[in-house]
Amino acid sequence: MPPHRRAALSPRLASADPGHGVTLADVALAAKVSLATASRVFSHPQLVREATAQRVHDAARRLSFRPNLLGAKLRAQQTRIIGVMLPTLDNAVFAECWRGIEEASLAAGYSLMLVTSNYDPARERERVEYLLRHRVDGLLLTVANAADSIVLDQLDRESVPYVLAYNQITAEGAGNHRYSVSVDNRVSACEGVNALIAAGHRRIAVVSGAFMASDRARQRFAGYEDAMRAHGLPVLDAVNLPSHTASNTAQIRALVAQDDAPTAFFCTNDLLAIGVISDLKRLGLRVPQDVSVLGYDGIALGALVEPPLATVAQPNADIGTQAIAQLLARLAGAPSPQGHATLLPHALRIDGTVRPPP
Amino acid sequence: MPPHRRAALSPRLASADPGHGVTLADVALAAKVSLATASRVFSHPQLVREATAQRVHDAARRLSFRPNLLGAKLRAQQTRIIGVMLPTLDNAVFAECWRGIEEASLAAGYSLMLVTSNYDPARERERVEYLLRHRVDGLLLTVANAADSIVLDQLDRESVPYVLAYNQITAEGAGNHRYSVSVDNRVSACEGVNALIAAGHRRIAVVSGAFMASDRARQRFAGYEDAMRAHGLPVLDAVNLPSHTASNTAQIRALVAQDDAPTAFFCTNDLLAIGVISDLKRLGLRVPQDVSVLGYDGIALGALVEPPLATVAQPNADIGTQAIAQLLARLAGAPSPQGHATLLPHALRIDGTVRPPP
DNA sequence: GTGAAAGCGCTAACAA
DNA sequence: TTGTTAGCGCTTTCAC
Repeated sequence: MPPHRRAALSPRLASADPGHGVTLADVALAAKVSLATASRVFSHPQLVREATAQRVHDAARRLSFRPNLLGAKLRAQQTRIIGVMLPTLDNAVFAECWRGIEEASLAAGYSLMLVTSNYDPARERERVEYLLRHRVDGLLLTVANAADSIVLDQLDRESVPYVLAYNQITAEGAGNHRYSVSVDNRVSACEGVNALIAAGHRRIAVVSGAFMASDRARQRFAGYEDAMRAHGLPVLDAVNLPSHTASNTAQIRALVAQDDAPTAFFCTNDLLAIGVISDLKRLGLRVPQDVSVLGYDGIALGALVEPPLATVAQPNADIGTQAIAQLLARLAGAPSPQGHATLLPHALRIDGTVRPPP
Repeated sequence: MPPHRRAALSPRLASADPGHGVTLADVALAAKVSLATASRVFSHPQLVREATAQRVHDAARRLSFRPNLLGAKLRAQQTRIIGVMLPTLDNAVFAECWRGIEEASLAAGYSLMLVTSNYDPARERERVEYLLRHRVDGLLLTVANAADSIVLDQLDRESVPYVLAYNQITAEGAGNHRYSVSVDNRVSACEGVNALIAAGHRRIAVVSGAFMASDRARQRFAGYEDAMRAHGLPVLDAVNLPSHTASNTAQIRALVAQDDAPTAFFCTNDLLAIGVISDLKRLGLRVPQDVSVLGYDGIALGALVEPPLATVAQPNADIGTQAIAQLLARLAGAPSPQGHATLLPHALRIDGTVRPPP
């Protein structure tokens, strides 16, 4: 009975609301083929004779048929939707990453559902549950702390395929069955600080977002420690700013007011670095003449400001692209059980804001 | 027959893959109620006795039941998904707007599907078709040119509910049946330029992205013209930069090299303004001592740099929130036929980068 | 190469 | 208050 009921409605729909409400059954009827054949024309064209296919296509066009993906998804038991959870889009790092994610996904015929967690583990749980209810086929996510994440544990328990972006799986400890795409945070940070040291800096301070909110920040601090220790230089406590974007002149002032004020600042992300540079300027210090600043991330904006921001650059769009590629590979085929941390190359840009100490 | 088949599988699933593959039928069976009752517990709890509901909830928890939204959506003929199309996330304006969008949508129980068009009308068409196939209930979008948009015409023809963000519907011309949420681009730009004039500037140049790619840019330029004309000042040709982020020192140099070089620059977006400031610095000019720069957008970053960027600020997150609110209202109820342009208040921040001419 | 029919997971009449 | 039943639009065996 289905085909006829709808067919009766078609005339109205075709004029007032083309494409909306027109089902494959309508198309089949108009093309004088069965529903099955009509379906095959779109999903398995090689199974149907050329002339028949043409008739169906014509009918589809005439009726402005638009396939309802919901029906297909429900039937197929796979949605071809990837859930993406990022901390925030306010940091350009993730916005840049999105470009790669969208590009790679749509090219592969996958759709995206985006949510942001704002670095909050509770919200992470909630948002992921939400994506799961939509039956996303897999997830691409950046969590606050990969090594201690309720949400990742849950995903593992449920064997939901996912790939981490930016979070870096480390060999030791739990979770090394996981997949991640990132740079080597510790090594790259160490190289960045080494560059500062090579420029002659001895007292180097670290400014970071809340360590609790980001394992990357902790790994980068570890890289700083490595570099300082290797050169027998004093490891200073990190200045942890609550927000990655707040201007915290007071804390910076306290630092530079010391007898033995740092001559260089390593900031664990570029946004922070830009804020710190402004703070320093407000305190009457010139960057890089009086004090050097090194960021981390390589956001496009850094190259836009003057002097250009020295930074440890990550390939942000690539991280997105690669993470999607990995996820698709897992979705498609052999879900190799032992996980893998993909490390993408970083690049040092020791540009305008770093210079030898005065 | 359905219920029994699945029930046989449950034990395996419950241990290996909780929640995955468990259907409402399984829950109903475990709770010894009918499928309908189980469904009602979640959709219309008031229709079911407390004790029964409890049994169902217990069973659901025991089996780690996770509702499959696909089934519900297909049946309900509405997805509770809103499609969002933004030009790019690389401009913080849209990233900030996303915050408002996500907040408002999730609070109302709607999900989001995001795509970006990169200011390209062809890609706009493609991406929207894509969203439509997902049967999004409505759309929130920013198009390149609202007044001349194939994609908007199509949406109108198909009576798909949508609300524009940032694009500003103007009274005259076609398309005034549409809904938009934005600031008043022309008026606010005029006020911004007025502030420049009030500060003593007479020769004011405009730097903009490609006019073709953004009706906002054109409207803001019109606001500039209004202000200049009203004061009997010369309207200069706009410098149209191909990219909103490229540094175009050459073009800026040509401008400032003139005898009668402008003393102030009005940039139609903040990102551009930051680039222009850097260009000027590279040319040996100090901002704001030698030349003033006024941006447009009010992105958070502008307040972070030193000196803070003078700008015409839009309430970006609010634009997202309000646009979603409007869309939800249309989705819910009376789709008033005559459209409406909601204008949100802008704010002038004549901060650090604007000062009287030297 | 094509058709008939079952059913993906869920909701909403309609009955009881 | 609860159960029975008929689909939502699509894909896919299984026949022919």
